Amino acid sequence: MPDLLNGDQHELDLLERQVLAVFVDGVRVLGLPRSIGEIYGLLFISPSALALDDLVQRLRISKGSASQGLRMLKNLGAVREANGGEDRRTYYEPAIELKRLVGGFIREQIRPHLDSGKTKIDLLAESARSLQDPVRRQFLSDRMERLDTWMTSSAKVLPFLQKLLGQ
Amino acid sequence: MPDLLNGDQHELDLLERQVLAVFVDGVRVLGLPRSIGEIYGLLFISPSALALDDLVQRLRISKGSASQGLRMLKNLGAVREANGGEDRRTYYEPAIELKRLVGGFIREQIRPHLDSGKTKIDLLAESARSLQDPVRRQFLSDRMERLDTWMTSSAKVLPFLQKLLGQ
DNA sequence: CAATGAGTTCAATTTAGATTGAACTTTTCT
DNA sequence: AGAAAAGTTCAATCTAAATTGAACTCATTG
Repeated sequence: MPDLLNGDQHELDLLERQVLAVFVDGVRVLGLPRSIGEIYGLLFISPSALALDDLVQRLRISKGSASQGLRMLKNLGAVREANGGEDRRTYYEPAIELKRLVGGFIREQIRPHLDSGKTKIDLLAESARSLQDPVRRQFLSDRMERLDTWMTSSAKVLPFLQKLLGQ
Repeated sequence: MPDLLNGDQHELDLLERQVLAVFVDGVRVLGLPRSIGEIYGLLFISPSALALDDLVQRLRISKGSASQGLRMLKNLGAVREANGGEDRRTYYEPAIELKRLVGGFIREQIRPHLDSGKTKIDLLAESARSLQDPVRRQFLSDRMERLDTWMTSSAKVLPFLQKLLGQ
């Protein structure tokens, strides 16, 4: 049954391409690849859940890209498997609550960097404390402490961020 | 007068390279090029202000890179010209208050994207409202409104962010 | 005013990382 | 079991963005 009015299986129309462009822009700001923006964007404007193959056909990206993109989006909590697909394919739908999206991004992309950064800085502060030259030791120790303060402040702010964005 | 103890004109030592690596990591998370991290990082661990040529020599980057990097850092408010250099070169020192750094980043990198995004979405919402198919029209209009809500929430959160990070 | 030095610009090059696609594994169906 | 279809993996390729460097402008100095 060819459905001429519902765009689902067809090429993207102008409006759809423009919406996707906004998502591509958006994810680039977050340091994520364009395919992530395209995949999430297409799910966002699709009235029904889509399977990997739909993404490949409509976005004209490779299976590999679609597979990796979906995995990342799942990890971010930005996409979930829809329950009750007819055939044996897996269908995906987007999470559209900002709170959830921000939460996933913080958990996957920000926290890990903050944590590993803090660890490294603690080690560097230790090294700084054992420098010979007292002037240099004092100066670098001060700077390392400031770095530490940055990290701590940033970490403290994240829960507030999530709370404020929770509608 | 060759100063053997103060590292200023010499190669970076291990500790210095490790600190720079932390900054390079940090700016990559923010979507900024590595040279930005190196330049800011070196200024951050230097007890005195540095000129463009110091950056070129100690980081072994090109004049072009140093020049462009300094311009971006100035625009971000992350670096300022030190007053009272002896010779005719311009010396730079880092801004080390987190508040100022975050403020500059929001102003230069986040706000512009939010603003242009909001404009685009308003136009797309308009297009959606004039779609023929009433089901598609309703669905896409809902989605565009949600996008709009995301943008608005994000914009509202920024001032709080700055306030919370202002120590 | 020619020469020197600081800093900028941008076309050409390099590089990091995103994407591809062929080979593979897993699952389902007859 | 064998075939077909869904999805994954990763080395090879491609591309967007960062970096280079030569030519330039502008300011200073003997």
